[in-house]
Amino acid sequence: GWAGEGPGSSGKNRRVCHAAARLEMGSLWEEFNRLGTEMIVTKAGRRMFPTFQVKLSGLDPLADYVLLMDFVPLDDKRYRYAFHSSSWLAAGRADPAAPGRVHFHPDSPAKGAQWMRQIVSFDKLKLTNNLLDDNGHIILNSMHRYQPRFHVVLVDPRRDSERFAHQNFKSFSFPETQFMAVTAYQNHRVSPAVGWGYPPSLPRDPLTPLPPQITQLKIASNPFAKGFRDGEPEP
Amino acid sequence: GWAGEGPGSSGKNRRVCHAAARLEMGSLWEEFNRLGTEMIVTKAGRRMFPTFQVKLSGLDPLADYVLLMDFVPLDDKRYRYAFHSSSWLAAGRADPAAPGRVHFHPDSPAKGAQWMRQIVSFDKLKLTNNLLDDNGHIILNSMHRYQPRFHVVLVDPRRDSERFAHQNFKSFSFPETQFMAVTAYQNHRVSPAVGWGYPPSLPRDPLTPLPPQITQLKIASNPFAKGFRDGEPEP
DNA sequence: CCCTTTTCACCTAGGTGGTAAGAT
DNA sequence: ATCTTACCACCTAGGTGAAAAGGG
Repeated sequence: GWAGEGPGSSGKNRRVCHAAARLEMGSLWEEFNRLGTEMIVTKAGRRMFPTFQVKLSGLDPLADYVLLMDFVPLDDKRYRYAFHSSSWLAAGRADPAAPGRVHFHPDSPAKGAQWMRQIVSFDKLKLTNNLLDDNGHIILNSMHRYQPRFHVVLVDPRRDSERFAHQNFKSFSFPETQFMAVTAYQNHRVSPAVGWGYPPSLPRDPLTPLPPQITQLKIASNPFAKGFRDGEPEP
Repeated sequence: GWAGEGPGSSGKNRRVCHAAARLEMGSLWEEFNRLGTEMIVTKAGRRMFPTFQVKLSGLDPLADYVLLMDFVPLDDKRYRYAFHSSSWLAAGRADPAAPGRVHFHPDSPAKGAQWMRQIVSFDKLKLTNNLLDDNGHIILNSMHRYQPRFHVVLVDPRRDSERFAHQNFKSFSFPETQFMAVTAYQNHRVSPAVGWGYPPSLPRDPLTPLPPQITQLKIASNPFAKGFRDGEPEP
């Protein structure tokens, strides 16, 4: 949607105050969000899926901008996945915050006209749980919830532009992109095999389709996971 | 080598006049050059191999530079490959010059420190023979000879910097990188099969190894051509 | 137990020269 | 004849989740 403007649009530089960002693939993000989006984090770094992509408007075509993302904890909790109830439970206070990093869009800096010409995609961004990562990836704590944030920063040619830094950027948060960082998918565990799982679950009506779980939705929508698809649906 | 400075290093901006470029993979380029380098051009665009790569020094670490390449005809001739003598022959005047294009290194602009940190590689550059190409590739005439050229351009923050444009760049030409543009390799035709080729060549001593031809050298040195290698030499 | 790491088969995406057909 | 094009098998490079192994 078009929502997501951060607080404090007042007192902004005129070259950023009209900036607007529309989240691409919004319906896919919402589909994931309904199930509770999970994003894999690995030591080497893992892409996000869906990819964070926006269509920009309202920039000064001739001004230079830097585009970047960061990730803010959604709360101060650590979570665990309750197997039997198929739900997330808070499990104490958050771990010490991971080193705060930002990801600059690799095309930065570029003119407003260039950014607005087509969809801006953050597909090079990778998430890691390695606190000592030196590949410049975004470091997150597994089993914690995060809100991706997107920033448009005007490159201010004036001397002493640091003084005006607070006026020169505009931030966007799309609630439907929030997610749980995990090292392995949790939410895919449905109707565990007989033999463990206590108390035993009631026999499930085999005619009631399971709601598509995170893993199934990733497999169905991420081209790189095509190897795990079953039949051959839509042409 | 370190050679290759273009003419007219005088009157240059002090931030470019000390710039130096060392060609990487020089021995490979020379090996190709001894055989007569050929570069494939296609409608869709083809990479160069070897890739044009340089190590830069002498830049102002804090100044911004744009790096780019272009290709200049080495002469005003069109060539054809003389089958029987395994040699190139001039075959009339050059075709009308192709639209002159330049290829900006995709990391441009960047600070001198960034450019000097590691080897600068132009591996995204593609050559095409399509005069109507709209992918931004370099357009060349097949069967014509070219000299790649490399330019370091200082981004001049001054107003009216166009006035100083001639002072703000420095160019490099490495003679060992010149090549013939072709749509299919010509120089790989050695000792044609019996039946045509006139006059008939003398029987070749089977113990005298053939000099490695362009195709064989490409296959041996380009990782993407590994599928055409014969034995499994060096570990 | 719960979570993380490693390895793997299976994909996407795209860069090779060979080959045969097509164009002039 | 000579040059160009389209297609192909075979690579490199790297993004998937599954499964098994590893660690507290």
